[in-house]
Amino acid sequence: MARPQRRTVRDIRRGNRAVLLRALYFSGPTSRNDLTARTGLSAATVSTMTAGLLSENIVVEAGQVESDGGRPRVLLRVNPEYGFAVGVDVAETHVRVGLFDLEMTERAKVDYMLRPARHDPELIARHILAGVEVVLSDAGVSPEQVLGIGVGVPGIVEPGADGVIHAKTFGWDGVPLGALLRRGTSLPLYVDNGAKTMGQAELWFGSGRGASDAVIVLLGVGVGATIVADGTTFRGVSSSAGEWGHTKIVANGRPCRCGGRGCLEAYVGIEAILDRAGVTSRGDWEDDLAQVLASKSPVVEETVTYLGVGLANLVNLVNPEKIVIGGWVGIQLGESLLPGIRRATADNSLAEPYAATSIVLGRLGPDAVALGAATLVLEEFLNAPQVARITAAG
Amino acid sequence: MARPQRRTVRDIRRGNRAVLLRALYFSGPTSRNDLTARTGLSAATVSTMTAGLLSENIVVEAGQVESDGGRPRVLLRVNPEYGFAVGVDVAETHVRVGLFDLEMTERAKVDYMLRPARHDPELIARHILAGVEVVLSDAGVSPEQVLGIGVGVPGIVEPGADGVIHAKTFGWDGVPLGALLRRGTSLPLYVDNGAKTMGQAELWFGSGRGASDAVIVLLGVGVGATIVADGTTFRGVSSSAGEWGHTKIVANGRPCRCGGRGCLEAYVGIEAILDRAGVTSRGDWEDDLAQVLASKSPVVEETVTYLGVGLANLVNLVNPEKIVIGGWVGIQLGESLLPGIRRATADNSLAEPYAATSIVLGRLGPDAVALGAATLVLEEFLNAPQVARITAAG
DNA sequence: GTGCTTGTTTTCACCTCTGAACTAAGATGA
DNA sequence: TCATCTTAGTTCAGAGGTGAAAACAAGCAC
Repeated sequence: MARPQRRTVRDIRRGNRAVLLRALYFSGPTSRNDLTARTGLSAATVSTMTAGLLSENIVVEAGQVESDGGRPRVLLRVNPEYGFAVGVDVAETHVRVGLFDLEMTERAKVDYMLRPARHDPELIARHILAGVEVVLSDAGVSPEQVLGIGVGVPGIVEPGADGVIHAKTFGWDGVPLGALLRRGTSLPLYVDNGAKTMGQAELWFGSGRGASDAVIVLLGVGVGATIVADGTTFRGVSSSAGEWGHTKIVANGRPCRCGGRGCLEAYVGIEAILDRAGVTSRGDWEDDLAQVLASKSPVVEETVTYLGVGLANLVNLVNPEKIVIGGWVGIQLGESLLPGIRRATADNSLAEPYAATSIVLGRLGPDAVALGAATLVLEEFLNAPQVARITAAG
Repeated sequence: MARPQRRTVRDIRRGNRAVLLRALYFSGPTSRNDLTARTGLSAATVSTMTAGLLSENIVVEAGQVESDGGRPRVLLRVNPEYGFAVGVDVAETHVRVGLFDLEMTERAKVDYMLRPARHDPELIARHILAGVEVVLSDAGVSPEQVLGIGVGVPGIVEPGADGVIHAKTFGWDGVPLGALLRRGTSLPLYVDNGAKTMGQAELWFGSGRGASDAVIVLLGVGVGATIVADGTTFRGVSSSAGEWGHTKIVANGRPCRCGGRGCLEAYVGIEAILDRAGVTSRGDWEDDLAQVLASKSPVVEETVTYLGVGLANLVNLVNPEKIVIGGWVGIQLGESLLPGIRRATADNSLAEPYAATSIVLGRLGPDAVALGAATLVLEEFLNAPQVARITAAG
């Protein structure tokens, strides 16, 4: 209700600059002329604004295109080397640090394995800080060129500067990872839930591209979702929105590791699938899952049904344009079972919203979490490039 | 992703005017001085802007307040008689038309009973149009003073000017109610789902007041929800978001009138409750429900549990600040069972999001749907008062 | 009446956008 | 070769908006 804040004449410029930069970023190399059409701004404004961006080296020229008998268009694009973003994926078994340029091309990366159940926050913070140094020196990038560090973690991240995390399965309850990292770097930090960073990645660069109302679900050890409403990730009041894995699909059903019963995760999480199929894992879950899928076990069919119910609830409640299934379990299931998943979803949702939704597989693979984390930095950059620069320098 | 549109210097004015008007509307009578603090605008801007609003008679003076030894403050408020809004509630058993002033005080109303299963769209359109004439003449208001007509209907309303409705339980599939009404009036029309208009009413004037992330659930014959994200009602891509009643809480459970199985509505909708309690209704559902509640039937306890599961799924997925329970069934259940409902919700949701949510009863009663429908008009007015005026005159 | 306090209006400098005129750069054809 | 046409991009004057500060208004205290 509150929301619309006052605007001063300066905000216009900032806003329009962001609009222009976004258009430039997502429309690849394009001409000023084209930008006037895309943004709705006048040619005059585009001209002065691009002149500014060019002089700041945020935007560079990228060749020409002849036009029908007239002056050729000069193509412009965002300078991919204007700055870099670090993306970090903190997962159950590893910490991965990647360095990306502004086009989100990975320039360097490094992995640190974690012993299971060895999730000391200090250790992880040290890994991250060390990782940042490693990727920077590997890629020959200096810290001043880095616009920020994005970190994707499991669990719920409190809003606020300290990046306080609650992750039951990780043994973390109130760990201020942001504050820990702050002690070792002065770069801007962005900490967010890993399912959300993955969602962001698929939304911007993967299968969700262009959708403004979408849900990106992550099926892995845990089960989560990113709900995108009107182009922005929906976070809720304490930033935990999208905890799809622990929504109930069978009142009073199977017990779940969260302590509840009948959670979706207790049916379609990897542990639940293997458990229901009677497989005692020898450590390689991917292999185990492949085996279950290859068998004609009725568990497969059931899993599809349960997943369909979970997706159908999203269809009814969120009415998205697109549902993207990601996470390694999701991809592995989807590769062979997508038609069945679609059918099960249709069977359990209302006709109108189902008809408006397309269900597709994610296409960014396992690095999506780190990429999405870096995208948090990119997002900030596109919104206010100059400000990001200043903060990074400070 | 697209979202931020270009801004011109004119948008600033419109936007700031809306900010000012909203502040004035929701802060009751207040002074210019106070408005500068509330809106963040400069005193100069507030002064010129209020001068304009005063001269247009949108805002009027409302007395003075002395200040500590200085010049007294002149209080301002929105002129409640600047214009009026019509709100219509189209329900299973009746069509209700109400006339509201800008303070949302009901000035006149009229009811038309509907024979069950007599839902001819033409008839309903005639009722609405006749109702508008009746309330206007009853209140002595001329059509030029009316800013618009809001209509709340069951089912899914397609986005678009024709107000096309799909309401299975109503026997409507693709009824262009907006277009039917357009033939009989030139006033601006706003058609929306009734659960959403009720939600809007509770959000603006009822128990949800002030919340920016909230869910307002409606329990009645049907079961629905309004999801409010960041102050605005979330609609999804085809405007059907919030179909909570047909989300599944028991995979493969009780059959539902929607054709599916295990829907929430098949457990906590009034028909389901009575059916599960073995009551064969003699027509007065409210009485029947009271009887079930008075009995010590285990159905009551079960209903609370199922409702708790449904609410918990919202808590996990949406992470709202507040959940408002409305609709006559919701109120009747909540009056005696709210603590149990809270407990059942807590049992089925994650601790962090549950802790951030308060669950309360709606307080606007059965007229909330019509009030909310009128609020659609108010919302438009607050966003762009002058434009609404012009349209209304056209 | 004079000073003090607080609320409201006016003045003025500064910003941003746009439309229109203007410049740039190539194609075309006599 | 050069005038003409076409399309791209730049410059400039003007409209409209904001905020800071000064001016004005209206009470109170002495």
